[in-house]
Amino acid sequence: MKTINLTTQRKAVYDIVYHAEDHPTAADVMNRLVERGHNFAYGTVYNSLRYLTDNGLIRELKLGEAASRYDGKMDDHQHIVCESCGRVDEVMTGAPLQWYADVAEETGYDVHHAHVVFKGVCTECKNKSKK
Amino acid sequence: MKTINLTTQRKAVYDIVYHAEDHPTAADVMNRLVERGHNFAYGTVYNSLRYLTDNGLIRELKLGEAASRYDGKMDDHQHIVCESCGRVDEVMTGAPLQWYADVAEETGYDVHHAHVVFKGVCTECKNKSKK
DNA sequence: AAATGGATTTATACTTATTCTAAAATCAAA
DNA sequence: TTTGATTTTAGAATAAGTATAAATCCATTT
Repeated sequence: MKTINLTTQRKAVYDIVYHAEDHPTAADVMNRLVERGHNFAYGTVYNSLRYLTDNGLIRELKLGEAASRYDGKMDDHQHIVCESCGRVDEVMTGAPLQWYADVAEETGYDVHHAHVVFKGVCTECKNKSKK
Repeated sequence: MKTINLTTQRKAVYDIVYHAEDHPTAADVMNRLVERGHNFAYGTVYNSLRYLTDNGLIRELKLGEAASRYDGKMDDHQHIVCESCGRVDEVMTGAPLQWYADVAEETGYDVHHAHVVFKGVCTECKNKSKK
């Protein structure tokens, strides 16, 4: 059976992603590591993020920006991006199962999952623009 | 009123995206231009793709791969990517409106739209693996 | 037709995010 | 405690896309 080898570096990267309030990019993770006195190579941070992703400890988010973000929350959920300030929040309300069935019928695919990114305007930005 | 200025280069790029059977990347578009005897600068192709996107003539797709793809089909639809062979197909079945309402309630956002990428296995690949 | 000015294209340099590579360090087992 | 595998490191390399400045194009005015 395959065991998970959490080296010092991987553990430190995992801690940051797991305890993050936001959804940090690789560069964010790097900065936070430095803040905590670590000084790992860039390659190590990328390797660790991939290792953790491959082993199901964190998730990689591709939200249509240039850089991937990482998420330590592993239960099934989607994300919403504010078009005004860029913040990313979680969406727990799942898509109706019937929709997957409909898509499978339409396309002939075995539909495994849907990666959904909502776009909109967050409460704060709504208030700001209302002035 | 703003008019659309279709130069030779932009027209050639548009023709390729509009008539493509697939969803070409910028590099694909470049190659097809060369095949047709054009020899535009890379920057021009990127500029043209952006110009056409900004003016609502084509759509830019960010499907989680490194490179953006482009789509000349402008009616509202989503995409499904085969995890086995990478082909991209269109999905016309829309997400249920109630879901948007639920997400708006959950997050407090004004939800403008959802960008959905389905992942699954296409008919061909299913048959192949069945042997 | 020549001059003007704005938009566009070109060639090339640069940026950003990420991966690759080869050497060095670390670790685990025999 | 040598061997072998894995991991880390530093830095080079890559891919996709953007920025820049000069050259070109094009429509309009003189």
